[in-house]
Amino acid sequence: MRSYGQFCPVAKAMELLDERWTLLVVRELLMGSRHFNELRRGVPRMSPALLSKRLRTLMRAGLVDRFTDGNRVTYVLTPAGEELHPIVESVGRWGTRWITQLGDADLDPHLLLWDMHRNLELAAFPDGRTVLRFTFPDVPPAAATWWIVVTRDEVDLCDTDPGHSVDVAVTTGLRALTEVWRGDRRFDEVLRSGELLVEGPAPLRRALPRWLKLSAFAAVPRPV
Amino acid sequence: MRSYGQFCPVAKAMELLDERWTLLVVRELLMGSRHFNELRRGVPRMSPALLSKRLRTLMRAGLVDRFTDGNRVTYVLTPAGEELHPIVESVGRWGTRWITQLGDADLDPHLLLWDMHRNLELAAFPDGRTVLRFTFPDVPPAAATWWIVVTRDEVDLCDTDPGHSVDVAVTTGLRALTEVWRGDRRFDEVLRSGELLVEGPAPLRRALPRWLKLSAFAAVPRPV
DNA sequence: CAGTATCCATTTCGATACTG
DNA sequence: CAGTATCGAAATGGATACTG
Repeated sequence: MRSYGQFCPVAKAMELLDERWTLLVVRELLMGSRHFNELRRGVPRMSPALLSKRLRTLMRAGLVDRFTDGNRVTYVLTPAGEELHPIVESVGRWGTRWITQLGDADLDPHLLLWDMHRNLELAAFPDGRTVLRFTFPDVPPAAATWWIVVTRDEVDLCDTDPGHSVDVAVTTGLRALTEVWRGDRRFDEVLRSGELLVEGPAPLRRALPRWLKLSAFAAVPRPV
Repeated sequence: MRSYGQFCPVAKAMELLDERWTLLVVRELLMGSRHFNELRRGVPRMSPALLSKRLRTLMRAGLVDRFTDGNRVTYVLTPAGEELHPIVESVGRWGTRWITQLGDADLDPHLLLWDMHRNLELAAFPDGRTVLRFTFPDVPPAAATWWIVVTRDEVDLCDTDPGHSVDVAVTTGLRALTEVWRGDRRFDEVLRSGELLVEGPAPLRRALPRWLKLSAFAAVPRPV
């Protein structure tokens, strides 16, 4: 946290916030992650040592509190941390509008499914258990197939077959589904183009787009 | 500009924006600076090589355009760059509320006067020329005295005696005036406490607080 | 689960001087 | 005015393995 040597509040704030990964950790905390390994899933490319370091920096700066209950550790944003919401929001809106080029390295099936599985329209699911399977033919086999198991009171994301029968199977390019999630393309467009294939009983197939909510930034209007 | 390997728009935006100095350069551009050495005055601790590099990064990213007219070079924000305004705004508001500790290294008379001289309430000045002198007894002599010369159509900041007779002389601790500028303390408070001394004819002395506008963030409400 | 420890390649950037 | 050139010190952080 090198200083800029400026009294300007923008400079003082950025001394803290422009450190690599910091705002992404804050984003995860704002999204509701509260435990170390939960945060790690939101920033999978960050080493645990670095995450630990950033959390301590955030604590020193008074943005995060740390509570222990037995050996369970919980991180919570303070009011100062919660007030970063408008910043994360405006950064995300800006990024949505102006940084539209995604490299192949930006695509990540785990992260995509992690995001999607915690943004399902639960009320739209039928009673009982619903199993969705996602297959990405263009991804190395180890990360190519994912299951989301939805029951009344929980949603599980699995990278190994949970053993239940699959209700709806989605086969799609990783980029296509990522772009749908981001709101760059419409679900029915990639469906019609054949880039995304849905299998299963017709009523469930038709329900799928109502189950899947999009990123919080998907609705941001794009530049004309 | 290392990638985060995430498709999240916050991550994609921060790949660009979390590079050291970048948002301060943008802040200067948003404030209206358009030329290289003008920008340098707003980020005095940044080396010219690094400023040049950041400007090129911003150009590549499509946030800044560069025009040459003869050998006069002008940098202008594109629409994408202009739309960083809400980000700079929210970062500044947050910094104003939550990063209130200023180290001595954050104080800078040149930067303070540079900011103040371009935020004067020009309409409140008398006709003709008005000369303000600021003296900081706690600053090394080379940077301890500054003059602001206000005429109908321009405002000059000088670090050497411009030779005109001084209308209002201000003597103050650097920290006190900085905190007034930031809105952390009130002008009349530091005046009454004797931390700031004003000399000159009574009408001009009384007019001084109306001439000096405060930082754009001074009015941000502080946490209760 | 919640982190530490270690290690080094790579990057970054600050300082200073210089140029067309 | 608008930058380049150079250089070395510092730090950053990625990878990997390990621990209570």
